[in-house]
Amino acid sequence: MNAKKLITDNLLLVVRELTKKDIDVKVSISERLENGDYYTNVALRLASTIKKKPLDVAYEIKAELEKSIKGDLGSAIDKIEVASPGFVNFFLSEQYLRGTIDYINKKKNEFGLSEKLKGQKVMVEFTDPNPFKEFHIGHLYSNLVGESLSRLLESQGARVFRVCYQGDVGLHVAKAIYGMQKLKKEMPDDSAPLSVRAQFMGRAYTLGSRDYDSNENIKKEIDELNKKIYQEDPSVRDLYKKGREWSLEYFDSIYKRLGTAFKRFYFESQVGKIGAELVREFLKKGAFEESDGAIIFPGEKYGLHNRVFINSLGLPTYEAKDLGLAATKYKDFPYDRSIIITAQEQAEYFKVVFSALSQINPELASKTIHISHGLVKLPGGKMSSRTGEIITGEWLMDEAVSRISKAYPNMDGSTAQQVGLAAIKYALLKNTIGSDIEFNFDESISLTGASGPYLQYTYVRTKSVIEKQQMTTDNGQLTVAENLKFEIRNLKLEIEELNVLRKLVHFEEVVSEAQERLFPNLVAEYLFELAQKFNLFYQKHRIVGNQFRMELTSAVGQTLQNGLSLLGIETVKRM
RNA sequence: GCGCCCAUAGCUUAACGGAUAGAGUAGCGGCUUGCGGAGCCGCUGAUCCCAGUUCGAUUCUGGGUGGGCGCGCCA
Repeated sequence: MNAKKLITDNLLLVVRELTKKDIDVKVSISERLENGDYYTNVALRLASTIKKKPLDVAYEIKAELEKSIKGDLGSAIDKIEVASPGFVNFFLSEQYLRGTIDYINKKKNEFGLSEKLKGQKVMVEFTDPNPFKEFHIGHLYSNLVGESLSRLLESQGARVFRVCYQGDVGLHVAKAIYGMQKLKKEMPDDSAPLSVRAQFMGRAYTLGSRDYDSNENIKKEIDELNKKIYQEDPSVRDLYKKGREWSLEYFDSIYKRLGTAFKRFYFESQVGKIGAELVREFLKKGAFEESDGAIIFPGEKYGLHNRVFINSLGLPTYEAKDLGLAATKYKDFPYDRSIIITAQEQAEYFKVVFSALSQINPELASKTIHISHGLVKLPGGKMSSRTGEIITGEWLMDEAVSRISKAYPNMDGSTAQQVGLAAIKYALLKNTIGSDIEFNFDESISLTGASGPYLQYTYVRTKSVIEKQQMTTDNGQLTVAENLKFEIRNLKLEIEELNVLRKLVHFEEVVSEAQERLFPNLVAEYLFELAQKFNLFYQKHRIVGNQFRMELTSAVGQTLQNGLSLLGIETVKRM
C-alpha cells in the first residue's frame, strides 16, 4: 500500500467529516525538504466554504488525522506538520522509505507499472510521413512523442494500438514521379542499398517540387500526372509502385532503429473512398454544403472556418480522408480513446475535422483527441542536411552518433548508436509537448547537464559499482559480521541517502501523472533529478562494502532503466 | 481582416491556482588518497506590459506589445 494513497484516503474521511460533503482532496509531492514528502492544500481550499481560518482548518485536519493514525498509515508517516498559510505537510517514516528499496528490487522491470488502465484500449496515431517524400525531423519528433505516450499508457495497463497514416496519393506523389522520370538515368535498381534508393527519392521529390513552382508548363504536366495516378494509369504504374515500395522500406528501417513497432499502416488511397461516401451521405442530412461545385463543411457555423471535403472534381480531400480513416480505425480496433499526434500547424484543421466528425459520429469524435507538437529547430543555420534545406531524421541520428563517436573514441559502435539516439530522444522529450524546440547538439550529447548520455552514464555507474562489489566478495553478499557493522553504522540515514530514497518513492506517482496528463517530460525531469541525487550520494559516500548502499544503488539503476524505457531510451552496459 | 499557439535568468528551459519561481548551460570560485573526475559542491542571475478575479496568479479573464502558424478545392 503506498503512502500517498493512504494519506489521500484518510484525508478524504476527515474532510468529509468536517464539511459533510464529498470534496476531492489532492495530495501533492513537496518540493522542499522542510515541507515534508507530501503536502495538501485542502485547508486553504476549504476555508472559505466552511467559513473558518485556513490555519485553523489545517490544525483541525492534522488533529483528526493524528487521532485516526494507526496501522499502515501510522508506520508510513513519521509526523504531520501545519505550515502557514494553511498547508498540511506529511513526513514519511524512515521505515517506509527504506521499505521502498526492497519493493523496487523485488519488482525489478515492473517497478512503475500499474493496472490503472486495465481493459482500456487506446489507439495512437503518430509519425505519419508521406511516401515519396523525406522523413524529416518533424516526423522523428512525432515518432518520439507517440512512442513515449504509448509506453506510458501501456505502463498503466492500457492496450495500445500504434498506427501510422501515410499519404500515398496526391500532388506530392506526382511531383516525385515527375522527378523520377527526369532522373531516370540515375535511378538505382532494386539491389542498390536502401540509403541510396532513399536518397534518390528525396532528390526526385525536391526536383519535382521546385519545377512545379517555377515553371507553368511543368506545373500542368505534373497536374496531369496526378490525375493519372488517381486513375492508376499504366504509364505511371511501375514508377509509382517502385517509389512507394522504396519509401516504405526506408521508413521501416527508421522505425526499427527508433524502436517503434506499428500494429497497422493506413494509406490515404485506402480511406478516401470511405470518407467520400460519408460526406455524400451527410450532405443529404445537412451536415455539409455544396459550394462552387465542391462539398464543404461549414465550420463557420461553429466558430471555426469552412473547409473543402470533396473538391469540385469530385475527389476527396485530406479532410474527407480523415473521416474515412476515423471509421476504419474504429472498425479495426474498437478503442476507448484515440490519440492523433501531429505538428501544430494542423491544430485548427483538426478542430474542423472533429467538428465534422461529431456530426457524423458523435461517439467517435468524443473519444478522439489531437495532440500537437511544436517545431524542432536547429540553431546556427549552418547545419543543412545532405539532401538540401530539409533536415532529415536520419541525418540527425547519424550526426548525433558520429559526434558521440568522435567525442568518445573508445566507445564501441553499437554503444555509440544507443548513446546518440538517447541524446536526441532525451533532448526532445524533456520539453513540454507543444512548444517549439531549439535543438542543440553540444548540449544534447554532453554528459554534463540534463542529457540522455548523462542518465545512461549514471546508470552505467550504478552497474559498475555493483560489479565491483561482486569482485571483492564471493557472491556479492557481505559476511554477517560486516553487515552487522554497517547496520549499526546506518541506523541513522545520511542526508544524501535519504534524498535518494525520497526521490525513489515518487517514481510510480510521476509515471502515473505523466500518463494522465500525457506529459513525457515529467518522467524526463524526474530521472534527471534522481540521477543528480544519486551522483551526490555517490560522491560523498563509499558504496562498496555496505549492503544497504548496494541495494540503494541497485534500486536507482533499476529505476533509471525503467524510466528511460518509458522515453524509448535504452540503457547500455558500458560507455 | 479573422482565428489558433507561444512569451520565464545572457542562452535552452521546468512549475495540478499554492510555500522562498526549479533546473541545465555559460561566467566566477572550490572538491586528490573512496567504487568511472565523462562526476560533485558553492556564488551570480528571470516570470513582456496594463488592468481584473482570488486568502494566494508564471498559471485564470480582458486589453496591449512581440513572435510562430492557420484560414475553399495541397497534405
